[in-house]
Amino acid sequence: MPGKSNVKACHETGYIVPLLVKGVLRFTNLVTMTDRNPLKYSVRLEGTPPGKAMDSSQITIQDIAERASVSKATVSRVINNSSKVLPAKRKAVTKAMRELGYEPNSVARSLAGGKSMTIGVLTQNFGSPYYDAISQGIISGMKATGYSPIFADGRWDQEAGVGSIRTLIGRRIDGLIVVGGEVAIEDLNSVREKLPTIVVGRELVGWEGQCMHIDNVKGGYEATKHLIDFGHRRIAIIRGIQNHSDAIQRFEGYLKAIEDAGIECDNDLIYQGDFSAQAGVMAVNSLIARGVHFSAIVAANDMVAFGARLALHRRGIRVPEDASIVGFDDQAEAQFMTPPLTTIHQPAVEMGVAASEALIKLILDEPYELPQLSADLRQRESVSRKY
Amino acid sequence: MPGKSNVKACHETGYIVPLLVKGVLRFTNLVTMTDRNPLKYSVRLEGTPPGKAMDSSQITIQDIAERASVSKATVSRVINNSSKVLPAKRKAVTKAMRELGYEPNSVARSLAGGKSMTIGVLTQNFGSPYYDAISQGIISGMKATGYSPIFADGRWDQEAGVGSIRTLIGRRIDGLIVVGGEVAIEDLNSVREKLPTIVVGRELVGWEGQCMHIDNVKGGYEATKHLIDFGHRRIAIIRGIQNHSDAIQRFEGYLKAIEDAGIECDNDLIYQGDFSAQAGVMAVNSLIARGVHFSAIVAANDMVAFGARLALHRRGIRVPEDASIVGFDDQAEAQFMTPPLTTIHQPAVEMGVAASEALIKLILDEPYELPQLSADLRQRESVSRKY
DNA sequence: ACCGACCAAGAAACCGGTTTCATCGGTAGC
DNA sequence: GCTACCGATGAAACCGGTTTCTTGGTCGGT
Repeated sequence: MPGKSNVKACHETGYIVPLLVKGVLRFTNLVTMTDRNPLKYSVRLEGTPPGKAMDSSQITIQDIAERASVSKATVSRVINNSSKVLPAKRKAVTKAMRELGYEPNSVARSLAGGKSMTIGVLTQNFGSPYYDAISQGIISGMKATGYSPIFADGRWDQEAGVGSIRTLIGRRIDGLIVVGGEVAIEDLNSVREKLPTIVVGRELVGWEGQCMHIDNVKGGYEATKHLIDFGHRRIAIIRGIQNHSDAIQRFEGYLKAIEDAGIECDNDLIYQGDFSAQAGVMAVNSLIARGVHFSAIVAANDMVAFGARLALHRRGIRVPEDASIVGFDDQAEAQFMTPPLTTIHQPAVEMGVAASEALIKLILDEPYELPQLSADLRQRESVSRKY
Repeated sequence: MPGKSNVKACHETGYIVPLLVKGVLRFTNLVTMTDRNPLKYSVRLEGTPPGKAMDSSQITIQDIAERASVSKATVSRVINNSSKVLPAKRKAVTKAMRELGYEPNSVARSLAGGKSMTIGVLTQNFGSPYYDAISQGIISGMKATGYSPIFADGRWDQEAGVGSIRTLIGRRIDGLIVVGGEVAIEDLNSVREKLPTIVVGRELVGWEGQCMHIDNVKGGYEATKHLIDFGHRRIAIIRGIQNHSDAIQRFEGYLKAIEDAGIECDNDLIYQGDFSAQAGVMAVNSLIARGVHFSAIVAANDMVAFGARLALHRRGIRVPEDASIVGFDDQAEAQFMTPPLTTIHQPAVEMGVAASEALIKLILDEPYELPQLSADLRQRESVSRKY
């Protein structure tokens, strides 16, 4: 332990000398290292402008304790404000921490304290605007709370998802946010028993209060209803990923709206796609190739709407004059489509924020409630009246 | 310590009894808990179907050691394959781990081993398609490497960025990826000294080999050159965020291309915007309000291009017949703009992947090299020939 | 002035791993 | 047949904190 002995050896010199602390060369004023010396020389760490010390990597609570002539326990108490400490000692500790640029080792802290201040986020869809927005919300909701999000990718695979959760648990996360995904409900149920968990963007039966999602059936209904209200009767729908619950529910909403309006459901108008723009293109091409007559399209999401809109453009079919489109999600680009896309707005960022806030309260055992966020129609210019 | 004493107390009973281990009620066969008992009853954890044990939360290496009648050290050696272990013992350990559904506590592991298997990602721009794509790349590049990304948001604020880095260091990250951002180079330099660091989407002098970025000057140049090649002379440019280096460099490229073509630079054609679609709208409005004549637009990025395209549409100016547009980034929506947007493609996802792969090699002290990714023009349909 | 209550603070145990070091049994070499 | 060596293994130290338990000192009450 070269650092320690070095400190001791030079202890009473009182001169500024190069000092080897924990293998790092620092220039410091040893006077301030003397135990009870009240002088207030400020110490500058090597290469570090004052107030920005960042090479705290190696300084431990033990170093602080020695420098402030107190025990580790007392330093810990000061840091966590966990019990009363005499003002004088507190001051000494604070000073020592400042001077050494101490940054607590949160790994050690996690191990000892049992809480990691880390929240696992299981996501499947990095790259999709909607899920990205949720993630963004989660990150910003966690800002300045002391918690950090750690991401794992379940890549739309049930096994991988479970594996990722196990890894996250191994990392001793304090809570888990599951964003969408395929992980089986039984697995999630068993996770929930031992870990505060919130699910976003997916509806799980029995999870009321821990499930941040919007009513996709209602969304699908409103999208369709809007077109019906504008006089459309031949409304095509481009469905999302086959077994994706959002896709299924939106389609349900579509069916219900059609039915409520007394329109007969025509299978020719239904295209099984996914959530990609390419699906939108292919859907329109297919519709036209099959000679299906339609005056409006309900798209599984905005990306699909973009694709559909382009395909229509290619055929010289004007939007909204010749064909109307309604999207779903209201991603950032939607209002800058030409024409701006009428779509179902999902408050994705807010959902993420709400989820992380709720989760933290759940962890802290505080009362919380998930806001009742809902999807609503943003009427823009991609729908026209049909007479 | 109810669990331990309970185990001790019942140690020689040899019957299946409910057992309180570490506060969790399990039904298990105590025979197998006896130190040298060779019986092979399989144990099923409460409520957990075999093969999917997920309540590993509380099982420690000590439990495995006892069950396999070996020492903690041996278990550790088996787990890490760090030194030779007799096949028989290895088997016993493996079996015990499987039966108990053991998942190592990576917090403890980090503390003891000095490596956290965690990589910090400092990002500023969650919500921007370009930076999201980079993050996505980082996440997928880290998949199955054993490393997990932990995100911190520097929210475009230098101080916050430094603070976030400190926090990340406190979490004992093994490496750091800085995505864009405003953090001062001096700070990054000092971070780099003690932590493997890679910067993505930003050029830093002196960081050759640790800096994953594309040549924005060249990108700006090519965008402009393309328009010039197509006969345009009055080329407007919508600049990005004032002090953003990407924005500055793209603008430089524009100037250079203009100059190389012998076109005089007209300040009226330069609009100081940011990277938002709204800026695109405002730029076009301003250009037209000021009566500035132009036949083409170079946009700071695709979002700006979308905005500009919409504003032109509103004025009845056709794209590309009346005005051409070139974007920058090639975000997913670009090829579904109407018309599909000609833009400078940035391999954002690949950049993220490359960055995380390089970082991991850097951590492992393996040789690595960052691929020389470059931005290239994707010619689509938003530019037409000007005669 | 004496005694009990109380409080601040230090010593030590603990969190769950990894790693060093010492030991022990076995084998090879002479 | 005895010793030197080797390799597997366990005991114990360690990582850097938190928390419990204990102690020594102060304060108030009688």
